[in-house]
Amino acid sequence: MKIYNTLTRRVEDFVPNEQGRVKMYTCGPTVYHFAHIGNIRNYIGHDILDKTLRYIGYDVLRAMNITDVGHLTSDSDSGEDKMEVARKREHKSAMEIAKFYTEAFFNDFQLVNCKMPEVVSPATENISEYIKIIERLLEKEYAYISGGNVYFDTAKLSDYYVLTNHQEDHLVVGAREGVEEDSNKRNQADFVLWFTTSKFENHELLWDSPWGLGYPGWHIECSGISIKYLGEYLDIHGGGVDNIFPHHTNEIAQSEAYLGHKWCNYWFHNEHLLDESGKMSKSNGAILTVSLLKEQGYDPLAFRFMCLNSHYRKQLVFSYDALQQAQATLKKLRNRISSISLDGVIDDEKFQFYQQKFCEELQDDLNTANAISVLYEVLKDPSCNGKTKIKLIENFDYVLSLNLIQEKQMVSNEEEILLQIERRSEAKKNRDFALADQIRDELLEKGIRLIDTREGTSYEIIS
RNA sequence: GGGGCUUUAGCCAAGUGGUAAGGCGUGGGUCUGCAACACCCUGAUCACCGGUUCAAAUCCGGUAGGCCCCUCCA
Repeated sequence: MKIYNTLTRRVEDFVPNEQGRVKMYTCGPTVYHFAHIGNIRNYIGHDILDKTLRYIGYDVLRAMNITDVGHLTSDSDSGEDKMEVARKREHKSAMEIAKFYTEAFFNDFQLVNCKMPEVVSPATENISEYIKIIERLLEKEYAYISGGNVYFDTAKLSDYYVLTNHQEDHLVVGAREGVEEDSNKRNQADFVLWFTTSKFENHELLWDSPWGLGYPGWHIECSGISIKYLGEYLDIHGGGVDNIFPHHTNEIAQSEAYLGHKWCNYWFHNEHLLDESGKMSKSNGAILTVSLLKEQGYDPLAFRFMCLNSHYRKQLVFSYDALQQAQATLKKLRNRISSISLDGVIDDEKFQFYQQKFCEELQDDLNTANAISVLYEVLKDPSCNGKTKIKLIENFDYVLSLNLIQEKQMVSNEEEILLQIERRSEAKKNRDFALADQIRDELLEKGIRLIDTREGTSYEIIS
């Protein structure tokens, strides 16, 4: 399998630490607000990676965090914790906020058929792990205490900017508006490992620590959770491209300083979903979620399909037009699949031929768009029988997860429908088209669409 | 100021040196009482300029546009 590695900026052969086994970590959601469809695109990318690895035979152990504390509006000491902001906004407790948005997140996550990672762990449940790591970093003098907080000392590393081409003196402090420099830091790039209450009031979530009552910095949670559940050697760590710096850069710094050896070999990053105005953002007013799309009458899997038709490392511009198109395509695809008759016996040779082709596309840095083309090739192949086609589609859908094979929807009043169809056929025979059309319209209102074919009339249920 | 990505038909999009996959849509047609469905047919020389090469969408240089990161972010 070939995969792009941000660490080397190249597409590389994937070789796990342990043969046949992959340990993978996904940076999970912040739960101070809803996850928008751009966030979800990232998880779809991870889902495809996870499933592809399994599909080609790896035993995958995957972990994901839930950021329910420590994510500040700014990484400097002056930033407010986002959970605290939400708490004030919604007049709820921090844990209520976290619970509400975590549930909302997983609801959307599953609406687009993302598989749950083996381990999902909230930041607040692993505090002792962070403390253990921070204590060790202090012992090893990779960390220092200043102004009541514990900071990581980036000057102790020979190569802090491993993930980027950044050069220290070219970085602009406050390139973004509203960024303040923290005067407690020794170096510009240093980051907080543990905050104490010294500069904060009213922070609801506080834990006892050797440095006083406080709470963890943002970056430490991912290192802590990953090392706790996946061990000292990680194969793949991923997230959105915006995490490359500083989040993942800092994770590498603290994890490797703590462990004393290389931590993770492959860094997997998804490009952003944009809208007409640019990058989607949680802090940017209206949040478009998968649930909202569903309420608007779209199939959440049409959104997944739209993402898979593109490449995870390419920016994708979201538009309702594109979504509609994806939905129409997916519907046609499903219709086509449902009309395949189950004739013949499984043709092993054909099966293996197409399965391998499909596999090759996925193994080429997750080329899902081409993998979908293989699906069309299967559908169009006149020398491939129905049973084999269905088996292949089932097989592909393990990774694609588009519910390509739709179960025949059952209706309670089937007899009634068949009776109406019979009545309409009679009317047509008598050239009473007004009555025939009336019956058709009545059924349509009930969500039943008639399909006239040469063999007779059948129906489909439209939602 | 620094770093990086990107530009292929109306739209989504594949393609990384040998004369442009696939899908949606459009238009035409078959079928049909009509409609829907289905099926068939239908389109681009790859932002622009220059270079390397027998050969470039694919490599190199430049120009223009879009986007992202540089301590909130997936």
